[in-house]
Amino acid sequence: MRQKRGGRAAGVTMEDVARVAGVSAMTVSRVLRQPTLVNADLKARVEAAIRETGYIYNLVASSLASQRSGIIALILPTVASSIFSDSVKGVSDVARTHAVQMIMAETNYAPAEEEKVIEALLRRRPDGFIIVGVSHTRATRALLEKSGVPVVETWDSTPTPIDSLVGLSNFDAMKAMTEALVAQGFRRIAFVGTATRDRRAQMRAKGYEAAIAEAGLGAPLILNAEDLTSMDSGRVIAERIAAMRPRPDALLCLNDVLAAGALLAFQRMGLTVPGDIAVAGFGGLDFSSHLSPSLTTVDIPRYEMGQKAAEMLIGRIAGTAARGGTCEMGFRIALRESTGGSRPTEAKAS
Amino acid sequence: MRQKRGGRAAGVTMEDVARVAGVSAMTVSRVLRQPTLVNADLKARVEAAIRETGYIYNLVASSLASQRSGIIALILPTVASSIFSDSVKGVSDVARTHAVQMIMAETNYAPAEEEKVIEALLRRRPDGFIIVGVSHTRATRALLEKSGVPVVETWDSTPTPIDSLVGLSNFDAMKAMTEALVAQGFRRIAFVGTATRDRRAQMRAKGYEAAIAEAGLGAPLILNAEDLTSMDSGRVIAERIAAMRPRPDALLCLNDVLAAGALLAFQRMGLTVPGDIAVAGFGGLDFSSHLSPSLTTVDIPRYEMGQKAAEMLIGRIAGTAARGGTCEMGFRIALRESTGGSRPTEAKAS
DNA sequence: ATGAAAGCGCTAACAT
DNA sequence: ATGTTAGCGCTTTCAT
Repeated sequence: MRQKRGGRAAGVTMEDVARVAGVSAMTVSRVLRQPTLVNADLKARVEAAIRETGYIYNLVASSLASQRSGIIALILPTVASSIFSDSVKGVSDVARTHAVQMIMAETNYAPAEEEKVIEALLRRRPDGFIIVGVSHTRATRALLEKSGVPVVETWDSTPTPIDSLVGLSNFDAMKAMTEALVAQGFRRIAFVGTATRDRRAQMRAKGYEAAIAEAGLGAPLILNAEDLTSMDSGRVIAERIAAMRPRPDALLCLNDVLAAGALLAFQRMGLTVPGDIAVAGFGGLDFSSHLSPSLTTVDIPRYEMGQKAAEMLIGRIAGTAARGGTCEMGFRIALRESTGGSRPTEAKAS
Repeated sequence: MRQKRGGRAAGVTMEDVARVAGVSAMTVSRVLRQPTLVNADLKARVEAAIRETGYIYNLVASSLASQRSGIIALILPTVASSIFSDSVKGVSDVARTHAVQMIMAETNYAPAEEEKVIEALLRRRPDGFIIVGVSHTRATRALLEKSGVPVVETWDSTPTPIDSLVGLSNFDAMKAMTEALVAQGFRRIAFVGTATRDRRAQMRAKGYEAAIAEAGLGAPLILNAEDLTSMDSGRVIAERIAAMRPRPDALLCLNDVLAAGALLAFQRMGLTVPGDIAVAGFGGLDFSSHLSPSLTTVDIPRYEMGQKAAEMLIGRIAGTAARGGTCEMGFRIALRESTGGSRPTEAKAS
């Protein structure tokens, strides 16, 4: 503790530790960062001095001097949803084993907001970005490219990622789900989408439309949910569906949250699932299998996508992975009770 | 862009912007931080130079020079659970309006891990901490006190917070819930707790025990869940409960996730809720009201706790709030269908 | 209202 | 194996 020009009391610095241990600051730094390079008893003396002084390493100074922050930035549509929490955990677990910290920001599914938060995070000089989605404003893309920071995009697919990609084909997955429903015998399959321009949502809607067209089932029937992440939105849709004549025989939802909201709402109205109407979701969230009837869904490897993205990013940061790396994740159609169970149909992976 | 000693290309700096604008770096800094202090046309020139060069402010350097990181640290038991996500959002929303960023870490409900993550985060020199829980190791408390960083603890209550507190009485809340069940006429009320030493969980268990004792209902009946945050854990408990003879007439759970898991499992086994057994939870999570039957729960102001904690912390950081500030949040017993609804009930029998 | 000098606490590069 | 020097890119303080 010393007095500064400004009169503020400062904390213990590396210099203080060095003085106590009778070495130079560089030796303290080495003990902390490359302990094998220093003599055992010097090391012990430094470690004792650290304990004695209560020194806490300053990563702000370290980041400035080394030009590496040890932070990776995670950009999500929303942080308050179970949809992404497993991916976050996947990233977080990998980050921890590499001693890097994670900083998150949410875009509320809006590219313009994404641009803002990425710009804000860039000020912290993160060593890399993991971004959910591949659809960005021109400015966002330019910003990231100019910054030279490694980027891994995920939860969607594209032939032209900014840098690297952990991909998921929302189109293929929702098309496969729709085809599975057709194979189960459903003929009037309605889809719950969104009016927002969220690319993952749009690709899923297109996958549904493609399957409907290929099956020759007539015009697709799409309803838009207000809020993609609330069960209440699912309930609202269910009420609209229930009032339709003729009523659809199956309701396919953009995600499991909406599907669960719809399923429970149907039951509350006295409709049986799947007897009166079948329900299917997307995401494979934990609670889906606990519902009664259990929810048919597209199971996607959320945790693994987070892990994989973090591993790729850390490889890019370390320079061991090349730019342009791509890895496509599969999905699995989990047919459960809400669509009449899992008579042996194909379980597709890609 | 310039060449450094090491030969690495560096980004645009404030100095570069200053040169382009024909001013000193200090003026650029002022334009960015206290724009009213600088002459309008100088300001315009600087802003043009910023745009022209694509300058991105460096918060790492700023943090080091100003001794303020603009980061607040959030310590949670777990990040991958809906239980805390609304509180996170509350903190995040307030943080954003004050242009501070948030960095999170999880403790997995373990004080020893909490100590580790707090030490790790302290290295980033956050301007303040928000910590879920009031139970910490001696070392954690000493560390935080020595660091002098403002701390707001939340989601639990104590007369001796480290610094400031946004309190919630888990004891009172669970006692009130138990009393409500007794008032509804339930007599064999089982409780799902945990074997871990998580203080909030323990206080809830104690609240239950106190109410059971006061009602003269005999010995409390406590089962421990493996995992506090999975519905599957609730299912396992439900199976054990269903096999008991005589069977409890109500099951009160530590949180809504366990309660939902149990409720759905009972239904799957063919038991009716609340006819065969009533179920109640804790937390007031969004999906509770959507279940069928809707789940009786203790509704707590999760988002508001996050908001309030962030506001207090920012006040402490700015120096406008004094140390030792405390604010106690309330709770609300939400009687719903899973315990027979909210008909006005008679006073409890003894 | 603007600028110059002197750090903030660390690490890269070089020297021994 | 350890130390010295010169920054990293800002902000604080003081001077003008």
